Amino acid sequence: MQNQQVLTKNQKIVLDIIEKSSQPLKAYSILFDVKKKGINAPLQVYRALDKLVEIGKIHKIESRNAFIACKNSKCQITKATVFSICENCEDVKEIHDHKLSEHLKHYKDNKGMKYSKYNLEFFGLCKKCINK
Amino acid sequence: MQNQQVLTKNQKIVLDIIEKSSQPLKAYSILFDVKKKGINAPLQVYRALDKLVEIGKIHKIESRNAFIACKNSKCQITKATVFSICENCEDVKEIHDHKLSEHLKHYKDNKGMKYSKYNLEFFGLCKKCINK
DNA sequence: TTAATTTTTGTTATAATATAACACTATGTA
DNA sequence: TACATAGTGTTATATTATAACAAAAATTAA
Ligand SMILES: [Zn+2]
Ligand SMILES: [Zn+2]
Ligand SMILES: [Zn+2]
Ligand SMILES: [Zn+2]
Repeated sequence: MQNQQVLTKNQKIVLDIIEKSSQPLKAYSILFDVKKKGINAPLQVYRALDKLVEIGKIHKIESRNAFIACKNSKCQITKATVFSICENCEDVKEIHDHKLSEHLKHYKDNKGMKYSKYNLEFFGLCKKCINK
Repeated sequence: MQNQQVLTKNQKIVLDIIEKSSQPLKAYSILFDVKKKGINAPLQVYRALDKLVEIGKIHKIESRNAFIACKNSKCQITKATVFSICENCEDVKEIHDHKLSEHLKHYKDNKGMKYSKYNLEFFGLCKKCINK
């Protein structure tokens, strides 16, 4: 039921904007874009974002305070994410690497703690930026 | 040279506060604490934090906007971090797992991007919080 | 040493990100 | 219907972080 959620008007509007962008969007830039659709206040955007993150339709890039759509239905279950971020051009991509995901999903530390979620952000230079 | 940096007065004051805490501190809580030592403005704290992160003395917990001291000299080289975060009591610990670090350090995706840095945050419940 | 350069500082102001509180409305369920 | 739950709209405010600028301190290069 969590995954086949019926979205509300505001949630749809916000998701739509994010899905149209290949790159992460910031909350206030989303707010600016949706003002013509009747969403006026930050809180309306943040509430929609919270819900969309919760149901796995979008992810938050923590180091950038920005939100990107998820194209992989599996993320909606795991809430475990891996991103690649170019430190020069800020290009962000979600990495779907089954082997890496499995490895992290089953990771146990020596403190008796078991993990249900993780967020991994890789930083470097993308192909374009390496070749200047 | 990067690692044996001589710290300035403000950097020392801020580092000192962070090292005395076992848990991550937020910038404005640090500011509150250092006011008696003559640091008056947010920017003075943020500048010290930036430098301390840069030289690897502290790490930023991105999902919490908070800063924690690093006890592992190796981090000062790699700038690659792994944290464990309890979602109930907010207890944060740095994970030093050589095998995991090596695995991530050498990770290559299929987009021709190679990574120099990463930040991994695991979320779950700590031992105490599992047993309520 | 002296002058040039870089880094750090102190300060004020402001930008950017995010939440509290409250009254109201829609939706689901018994 | 009545009750519970979730979402809305709004105003105000809290929290996190940076811009801009002038002055002081530390480094470097003649
Ligand atoms: Zn995803
Ligand atoms: Zn790039
Ligand atoms: Zn460390
Ligand atoms: Zn705990």
